[in-house]
Amino acid sequence: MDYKAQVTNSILTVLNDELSSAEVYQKLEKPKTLAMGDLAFPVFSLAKVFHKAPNMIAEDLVSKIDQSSYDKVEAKGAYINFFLDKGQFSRQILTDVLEEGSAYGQNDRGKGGNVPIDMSSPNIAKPISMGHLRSTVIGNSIANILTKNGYHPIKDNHLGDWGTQFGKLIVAYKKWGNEEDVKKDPINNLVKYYVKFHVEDKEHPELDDEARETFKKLEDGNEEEIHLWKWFRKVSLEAFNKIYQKLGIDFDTYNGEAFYNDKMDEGIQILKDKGLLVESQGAQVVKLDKYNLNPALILKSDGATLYITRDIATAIYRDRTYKPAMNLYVVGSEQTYYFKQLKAVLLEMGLKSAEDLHHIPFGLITVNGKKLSTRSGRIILLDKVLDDAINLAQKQIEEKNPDLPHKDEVAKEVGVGAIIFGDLKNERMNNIDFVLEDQLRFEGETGPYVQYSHARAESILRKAGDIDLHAANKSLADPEAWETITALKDFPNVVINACRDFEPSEIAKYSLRLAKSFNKYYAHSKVLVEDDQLGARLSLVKAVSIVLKESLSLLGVKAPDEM
RNA sequence: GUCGCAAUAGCUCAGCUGGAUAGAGCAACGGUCUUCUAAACCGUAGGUCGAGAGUUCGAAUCUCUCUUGCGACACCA
Repeated sequence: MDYKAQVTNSILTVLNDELSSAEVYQKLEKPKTLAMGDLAFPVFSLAKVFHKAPNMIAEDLVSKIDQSSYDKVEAKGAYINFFLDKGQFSRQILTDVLEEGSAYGQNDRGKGGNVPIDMSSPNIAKPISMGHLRSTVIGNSIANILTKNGYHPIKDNHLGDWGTQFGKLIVAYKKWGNEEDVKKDPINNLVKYYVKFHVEDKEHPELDDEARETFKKLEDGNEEEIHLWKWFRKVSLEAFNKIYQKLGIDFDTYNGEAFYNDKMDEGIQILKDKGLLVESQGAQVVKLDKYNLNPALILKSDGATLYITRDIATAIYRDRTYKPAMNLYVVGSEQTYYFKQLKAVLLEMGLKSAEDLHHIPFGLITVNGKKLSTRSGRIILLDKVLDDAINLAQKQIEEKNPDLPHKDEVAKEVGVGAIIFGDLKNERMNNIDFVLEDQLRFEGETGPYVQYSHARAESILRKAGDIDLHAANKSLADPEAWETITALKDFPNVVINACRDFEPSEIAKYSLRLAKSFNKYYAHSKVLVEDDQLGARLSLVKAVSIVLKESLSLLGVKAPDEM
């Protein structure tokens, strides 16, 4: 039932066509606090027509409005405030949530369309840092949100598994590395070799030539180089997967840059055929004046390919394989200009799905205001941060709930949940200056706070035992519960908006709002009391549990039943 | 230099398409566990919304200028 439409009608019946139905509907707003009602109509726009003071108009209209289907309608200043019928409203919402369960808020807007998401994309032989966390958890959450909106996301981990750096790495390994060390601790040792290469390289520039030759051998399919490359890739992926497992995130494909290495000719050919590729300073570029962009460099002057050459191949492949409804790239905001260029080139090529290509940028993670970089050693290892969080959660459990079953599992869910939630709760574009203590907070507006609220709800339901909520009267006129009821109602809209904006933070903020209102509710009202409202209250608790769990799930955060 | 993003309480941030006294969380101070897990709840204190101008009945929100910070500006990804 659309309550906004109901209120619109109530207003229209006391007007004489001064405003259209659409105008009234559009002007309705949600008051700042529930004390001012559930929906409000500002009458400013009628002041000129009626030649009266707004507050007079409001009072006048209220006296004419049929109030029988509301708890109350009142004039307050220039506003008409509508208070919905709590009993009827709550019965409706609670019934919906309990009937639909975790499917509550699901919609069909995506019509099953495929949406490849370019995300995570760590580089082989380098550690996963906090920087990758953002792309990974934002991409994962957007995938969940897309599913909730009827799309079919394809999580594509576009690994950085090709390029001249592998020439360097292979040279470095041959000179200073050994099999045993790599087997013991792949990433750390491979990075060590790589860093050493860059140190030595300053004194012995001939190393660069050697690396170039080695990469050439790799490209030509030379057996030894291919073998090493495959091995590095394999051990790196194994290490990555341990972290992804900890995060509870998986992917549909791992088609990295190497996968597209032999698929670049087609894109280049199309550009040539369309006469888009022109020479500039020895290199091949596509001019983008039409888009008010600088030319995009497609081939280096020595004919070598670039990042964009591979991305064009990738786009063609995805276009053909998935017939995508949208193409998403969850990549840092520092590449915004690059993605404008990529999109423009693809549009020029006539690639259909380029129209719905969206770069989903996010802010930088810095330490003391400085950018992270593997080479300089300014890096925050994600694995370490996750372990710190899990250990802290473990400690808290020993302190607060030592008899808890499945302690290790819960500690993992809470610790990891805190990190993921912490990343997702703010707008994507905000930069984050990394401070470990900030990440390891479990109180206030955090993941654990929402998890705790859910666990408390579950705890009440456990204590209630077997009660048939299906048959229960769900009409709950209790004003203490009202904030929670209205929050429950908002969920389907939040799901739609978060999808429209590609903003997981909207879900995170919503979950906090719902959790907060519920915490307040059960702190002030005892649920388990034998009276005629027991079934309604338990229905509320159950509904909150369902929606909190589903909200967290959309963020990629687990919701333990006890903690 | 050009383009993009940002600037709101001591700190970290909300504030939807302009609307009613600018909101949270941390930190500070005080209160609440014999009663559904105190990872919680309640209260106190804290703000010329970077500056200036404009549009409007009405601006933190829209437009312009300026200041400051961050980022991007072809042979890296």
